[in-house]
Order: sequence, then structure tokens, then C-alpha cells
Amino acid sequence: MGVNPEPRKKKKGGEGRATSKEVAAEVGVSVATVSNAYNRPDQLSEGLRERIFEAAGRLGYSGPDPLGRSLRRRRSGAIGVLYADRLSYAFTDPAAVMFLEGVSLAAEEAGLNLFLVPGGYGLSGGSEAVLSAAVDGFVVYCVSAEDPVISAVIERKLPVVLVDDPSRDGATSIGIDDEGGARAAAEHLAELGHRRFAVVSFKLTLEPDRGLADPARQESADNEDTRSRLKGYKTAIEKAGVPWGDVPVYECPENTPEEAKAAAEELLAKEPRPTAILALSDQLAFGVMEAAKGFGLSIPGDLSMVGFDDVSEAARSSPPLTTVHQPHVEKGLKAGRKLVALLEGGDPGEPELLPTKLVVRGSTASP
Amino acid sequence: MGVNPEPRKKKKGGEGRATSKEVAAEVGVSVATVSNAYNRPDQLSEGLRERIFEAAGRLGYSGPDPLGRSLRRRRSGAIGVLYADRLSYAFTDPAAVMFLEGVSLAAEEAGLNLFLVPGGYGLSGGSEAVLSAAVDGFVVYCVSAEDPVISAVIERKLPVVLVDDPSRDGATSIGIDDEGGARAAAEHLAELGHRRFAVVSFKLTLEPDRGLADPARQESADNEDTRSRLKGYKTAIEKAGVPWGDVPVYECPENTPEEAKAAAEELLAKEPRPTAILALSDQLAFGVMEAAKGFGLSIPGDLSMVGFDDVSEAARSSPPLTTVHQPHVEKGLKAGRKLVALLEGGDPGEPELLPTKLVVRGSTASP
DNA sequence: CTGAAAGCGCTTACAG
DNA sequence: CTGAAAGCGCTTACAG
Repeated sequence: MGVNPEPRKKKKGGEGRATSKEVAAEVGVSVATVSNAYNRPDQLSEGLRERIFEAAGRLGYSGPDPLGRSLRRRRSGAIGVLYADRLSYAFTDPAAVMFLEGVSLAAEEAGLNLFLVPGGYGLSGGSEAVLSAAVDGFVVYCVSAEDPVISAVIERKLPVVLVDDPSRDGATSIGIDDEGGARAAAEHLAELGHRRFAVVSFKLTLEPDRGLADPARQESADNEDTRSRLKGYKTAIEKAGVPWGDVPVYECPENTPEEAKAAAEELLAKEPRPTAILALSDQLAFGVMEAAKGFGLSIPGDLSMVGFDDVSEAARSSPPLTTVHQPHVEKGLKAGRKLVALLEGGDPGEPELLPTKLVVRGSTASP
Repeated sequence: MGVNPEPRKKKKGGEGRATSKEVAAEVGVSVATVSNAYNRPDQLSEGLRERIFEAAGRLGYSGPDPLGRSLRRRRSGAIGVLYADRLSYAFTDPAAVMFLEGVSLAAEEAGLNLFLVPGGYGLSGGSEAVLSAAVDGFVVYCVSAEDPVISAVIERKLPVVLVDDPSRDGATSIGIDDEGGARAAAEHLAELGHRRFAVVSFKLTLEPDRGLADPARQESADNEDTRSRLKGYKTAIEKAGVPWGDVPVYECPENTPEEAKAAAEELLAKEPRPTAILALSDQLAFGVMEAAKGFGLSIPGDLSMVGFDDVSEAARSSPPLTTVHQPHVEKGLKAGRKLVALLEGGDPGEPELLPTKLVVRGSTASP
């Protein structure tokens, strides 16, 4: 007998946690009864149950091992949030943090734990994290449709809700009205009289460039959000009589103020200088504002600035940032709830689009 | 045969993901060989391996199921972060978010996933989340030594690192120099000439009060951080010749600006009005500043304000907040690394205390 | 280079 | 009210 190798030096020694089998032996009952003591109190007498708990306490058994239970039940009790990038970036982006807050609200409601899973991006192991996460389903956030990690998620055949990139037919998804929000932002600037625009954008493809992106590249953006926002700008700007081809669109490889600052430094050095800059996120907008400061430009006196996201810092920056509001927490909450519904056997439902809204604050004025 | 009940309608139908057994049958090898194809490529011929992958693709097998693997290996590949409160609060507190950033950095380094676990606090199930999380170890954040969830963690007999509350003998822990930081903050105010102080504090016990806390209650605070910070204030203030008993300490049940605002409204209504307020966190300080605005008080003209944490908003608030800096990200990173070391069989090591530092900005001046 | 066997820790429907 | 048995999906040391 006994072929089983290394796993743990259990028994005797008090060390290493006890198993239900050991508790059962101690009390003189079967493991089934120990299991029932924890899971179905009505299945055994109160007295026996207490004796079991007492023995468990003595042996240091803290209840069913999650791994054994999960394997048997085919449920881990956790939902995974797949984030496109390294996890540490997620905590750096206020929009992502609010989204996570929403998802965690949904997880709490359902009594589920939250598992954070980084997308590949050349991390050690690529999609390995996705393949090795013991979760019952995924909320996929901020991952472009082209990202190989998406295939990994699909392969897992777990319930999935796609956020902000509602492609895949039949998939459950939730997003926001990116195009409408972006259009409103650009219209606002046009109405103020601006005609010289520039745009600071997210990366356009998985292999990002740093620098100006021509319209062809813009249209090949593999992230739906990005495409829609650019399209919204374009519609409004062309309506104002400015050819879209005249508008420099600067691609930043990362959604950080630092990248945007560098971008803006190039954009603001151009002659004639743009009088208004549209940023695809508030994070990017903050970087542009810093660059403007460096150039001795006042906002909104010399330069108008519009962001996207309405992160809480937007209201507190100086000047307060005009931006497109989107309901981050609600988006996370709804995404989480949709996943829970799927877990409970619900059907995919219709893709849902949450509204956006332009919030005019102090960073925009007539040129 | 076949007693096993409901679990899943596998086989045929293409639906429901395949198992290694099915792949083995398809290829005509044993499950051991399928396992080897994924885990030990050197154990089988390249040709066979490819046939296995090919069959896996056809059957929709995406590699070893994490649950089965984890149970067998006795490793889940995830580290848990236990947060005292509801998870959604964690995402609301910038200090917690930075800490999580640090932990996620450590997790990434080690190729581990991050599991977020809410502490009980009357949530559905109390410590259930702790008991049911499939993790290899815990980083325990922001949980007071008295919290019952701590016992649940201990019971689990998993490697643990305690953050900010380095009690338990023999446990691995990391914290900051709370007392020194707080002392420096109060000394700074005393040197500016302040003599009428007030303090806005975290909750003192698991069953928090809202309102003034007398010294007895202060000393019974079950969170080490809180006790140490109050002690630091006390030392400096008494050194300045002000009896600690004269300093109102207002307990807020939650670490939110809203609570602090309400607290400050009471504090600022007192006669004589305090000329300086010390807050145990920046979050609380922000609330106090709002209240001051409501009273038409200028900062630092009418009221000096010192926070604690040096969250990134602190530098951007108006006026910029004088506060005690602590290295949140580094704390998380080190906590995570300590856990990883423990997981790899390292020993607990000495409790580590990271330095704090007063950062003087615009919210403090002479009375 | 490949397979048979044991077993990780648990839960469940059923028989008694 | 309690237990025997099957099995969740996997990995491992060993024999061949």
C-alpha cells in the first residue's frame, strides 16, 4: 500500500491541520457525519454535533478544507476579475479601483470572494494566471478583444461577463456610451469656439506605439472603447468644420499621467499650438495639465482641457477638470451581478450600455 | 457502481469542459501521461505530447483543472489579503489601495494570484470567508488584535503575516513607526506655538462609539496603530505643557471624510476653539478641512491641520496637507514578500518597523 | 517513455 | 440519525 508521496507530515505531532477523517476517528463516527455537522446540522443530533466540534477544536480542525470542498462541489465560491495588465497597475488607476469597488459590492451581496487575476502581457507565463485561477467565473475588465488572454478565458468555459468591449456574440457584457460621451466633449469645445484640437489617446494595439497615429491606425484600434471615443471626437469635430485629418492624435503606450505629459510636450510645441486637448482618460488629462504648467500655459486661459472618466480627483484638481462622467462603481456592481446571475443559471441577457455625461468644470473656456 | 450524483452533465454534447481522463481516452494513453504533457514535457516524446494537445484542443480541454491540481498539490497558488472590513471599503481608502498595490507587486514577482478576503464584521457568515478561501497563506491587513476573524485565520494554520498590528509572538509581522510619526506631527504644531489641540481618531474598539473618548477608553483601543499614534500625540503635547486630559479626542466609527466632518463640526463649535487638529489619517483630515470650510475658517490661518498617511491626494488638496508619510506600497510589497518567503519554508524573522516622516506642507502655521 | 495505483479532503444520495 | 461507498480532477513515485 501507500504509494502516495510527500504531501505533508500529518498525523501525530499536533502540527499541520487536521482533516475530517481524523476528527471522525477521534469521535468514532464516519467522515460523512463530520461533514454533516458542518454542512447540514439537521442531519445529526445536537449532542453528537457538539462532540464533533469539541473534538475538532481539540485537534485543530477548523472546518472543511476549501480545496476538498470546492473540488467535490465543483464550486470555489470566488469570482475572478481579469485585469488586462499587471495587477499593480490596476491599483494605480482610480477608474479601475472604483470598478473593483463595484465588483466587490456584488461579490459581498452574493457571499463570494474576489480573486484578482492579471492578464498576460508578457508576464511570467502569459495566460497562466487565467488558467490556474480557481474561480467560478470571470469578469473581464479592460482587455482588448485581440488580447490572447481572452482566448484563455473562453477556453476555460466558465461563465464570463465582458466589460467595456462588448464584442463576442452571445456573451454577457456591459459597457458605457463611449461614443456619445466623447462626442459631447468635443461638441462642448467646438461650441466654445475651438478649432485647433489635439487628442491624447490610450494605446491603440497590443503592440503599442508612442507618437502620432494616423487615421488608419486609429481605426485599427483593437479596443472598442478607444475606437468609440475617437469616433465620437471625430464626428463632433468634423461637424464643426475641421477635417479629422488635421487633428493630431497622440498614442500613449500606457494610461499614466507621465506618458501623457510627454505626449503633451510634443503636442504643445507644435505651431500653431492647439487651443484644446481631448484626453481619453482623466489620468491622461492630468499629465497634459502638468505639461501645460511646464510651458507656462494657463488652463483654461491658453488651453482648454477635457478628460474622460470623472475620477474623483477630477473635481479636486486645479482647475477642476471638465470631463465625461461614467458610473464606474455602478458598472462594476452590474458586471458582478450579471456574473452572479450567470452562476445561478441565468441566461446571458442583452448587452447593457450605461450612459455617460459631460461634466463642465473649470478647465474649459473660449480660446 | 455510480453513486455519484448531480455534478455536471459531462461527456458527449461537447458542452462542459473536458477532463484529463477524457483526453487520455481519446488519445489512448493514461491520465498520467496527459498530466505529464502539461507538467513535465521531458517525460514523454514530443510526438505524443503534440497528439495530446491536439486532442485537448478538439475536446475543449484547457489544461489541468485548478481545483484538482491544487488539492493534489496542496497548493492553490494564491495568497489571500484579509481586510478588516467589507471589501468595498478597501477600494475607497487610498491607503489600503496603495498597500494592495504593494502586495500585488509581490504576488506578481512570485507568480501568485491575489485573493481578497473580507473580514467578518457582521457580514453574512462572519469569518466564513476566511475559512472558505482557497489560499496558501494570508496577509492580514488592518485587523485589530481583538477581531474574531484573527482567530479564524490562526485556526487555518496557514502561513500568515500580520500588518500594522505586530502582536502575536512568533508571528511574522510588519508595521510602521506610528508613535514616532505621531509625535513628530504634534511636536511640529507645538513648535508653531499651538496649545489648543484636538484629535480626530479611528474607532477605538470593535464596537465603536461616536464621540469624545476619555483617556481610559483611548488606552483600551484594540488596534496597535491607533494606540501608538495617540501615544505619540500625547507625549509631544504633554512635553509642550498641555495636559493630555484637556485634549478632546473624537472617535469616528469609520475612517471616512464624512465621519470626520461630523466630528470636526462638534470640535470646532467648542469654546475656546482648538487652533490645531490632528487626524489619525488623511481621510479623516480631509473631512475636517471640509468642516472648517463650512465654518468659514481658513486653513492654516484659523486652524492648522495635520493628517497621517501621506496619501497622494494630500499633496493636491488645497491647501496641501501637512501629514505623516508612511510607505504604503513598500509596506505591502514587504508584507507580500515575507509571506512568499514563509511559503517557501523560510522562518518568521523579526518584526519589521518601517520609518515614518513628517511632511510639512501648507496646512499648518502659527496660530 | 508510459501506465497502474494511491490518494489529496471533501460531499452526497442512498441504504439501513 | 448514521455510515459505506463513490468520486470530484488531478499528480506523483515507482515499476516496467
